Amino acid sequence: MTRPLAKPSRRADAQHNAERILRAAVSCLSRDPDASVSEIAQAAGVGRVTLYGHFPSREALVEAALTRVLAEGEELLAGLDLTGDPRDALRVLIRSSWLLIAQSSAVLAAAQAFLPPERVHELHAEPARRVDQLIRRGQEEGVFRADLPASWLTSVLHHVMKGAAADVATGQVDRAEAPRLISETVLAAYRVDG
Amino acid sequence: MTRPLAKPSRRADAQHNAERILRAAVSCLSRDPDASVSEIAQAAGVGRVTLYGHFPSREALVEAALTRVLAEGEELLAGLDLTGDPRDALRVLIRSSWLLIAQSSAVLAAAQAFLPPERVHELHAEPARRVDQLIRRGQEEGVFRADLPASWLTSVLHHVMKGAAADVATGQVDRAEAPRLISETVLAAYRVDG
DNA sequence: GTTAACTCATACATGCCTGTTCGACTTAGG
DNA sequence: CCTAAGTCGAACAGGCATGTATGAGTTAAC
Repeated sequence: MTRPLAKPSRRADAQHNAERILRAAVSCLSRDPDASVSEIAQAAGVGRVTLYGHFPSREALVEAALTRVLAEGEELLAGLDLTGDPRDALRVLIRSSWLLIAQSSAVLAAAQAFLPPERVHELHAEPARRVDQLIRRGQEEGVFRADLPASWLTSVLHHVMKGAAADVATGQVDRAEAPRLISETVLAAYRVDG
Repeated sequence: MTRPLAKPSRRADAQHNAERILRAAVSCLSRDPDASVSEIAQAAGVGRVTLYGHFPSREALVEAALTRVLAEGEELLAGLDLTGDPRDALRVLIRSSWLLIAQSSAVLAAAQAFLPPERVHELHAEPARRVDQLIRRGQEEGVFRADLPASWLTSVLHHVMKGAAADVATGQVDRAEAPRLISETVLAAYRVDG
């Protein structure tokens, strides 16, 4: 908050490598929450020792990866206009960020193995709030069903997105079709009236 | 098929311990697919060496646990009357076996780490077929939407059940309410008409 | 061009998990 | 009651992952 750049004096290639490591960590951890440091280093095209030069431990790396992917998500969500019809807003949200949210959830699962719950909550509270508020607004405006708790509707959205990501990974679902499948499914599940 | 009892001459307590181990394996593996042999043995109230006396390796144990939970699922599904209105049949299916199916999926995930894909398919083909056929019949009869592929609808059902199981584990959802949440959500998602 | 920063391979200590062996103990079953 | 089947703890070997140290080679930056 106070200082945007932690270490202004660092060689360009070092900064660049740190970026590649974080990107590789997000990618590997979203496929396997137990991915080893060696795997991540290899995926980043970097030696294992170099990785430890940037992050003191595996836990620190996972937390940094989580912070990064959540920050990306927050930035993306903040740039969206979610003020119109909640159904349209949800479609926009899904189309633009389903993959990022699914990845975030996976990395978050990896971090939950060692991170204290309050730290986890503090990290993903901001982006989660945006989704949650959209769903609650939809309920208040009467376009999303209110006979099920908002927390469950949120949970369903997350699980369907994660499921779609898993199906894309196994080849059961085409990546380009995923947003449509998710939107059609979730919006139908959210619709009012029995 | 030919012989219901593999080893008719075994001491009663040994057979009993094998049962407890399998039960513990299903329980532990559905919480953590990477659960260690020590954890499972401890959960079964048995020494680790005793466990190895019943199952030659961790992989064999996981496969046995998977076979068992899938057999339970198959038996349960076979005892259900799924011939009426597909919507009612799906409600019955969810109410009676959502937890078992969620556990099966989790154990299956643990087994997929080392089991060849054809073996996996061969193991859970039977119970999966029952669910899949119910969904396809619903589509053919026009009560389930057909604008999304049946494989996706099946996938959604599984992911929502697994998600509910996860939410129950974290305390976000009351176990007794889970079947209702799942049914209401999935049936709404399956409904025809835009 | 010189230097400090950075990278990397190798190697090592440590710890956890798997799978096995051994010997002593307990108990089911005739 | 006797015996074989079963259980158990301790201890060992092998493998894989984490984290650290070293030293030589590369490269960014001034």
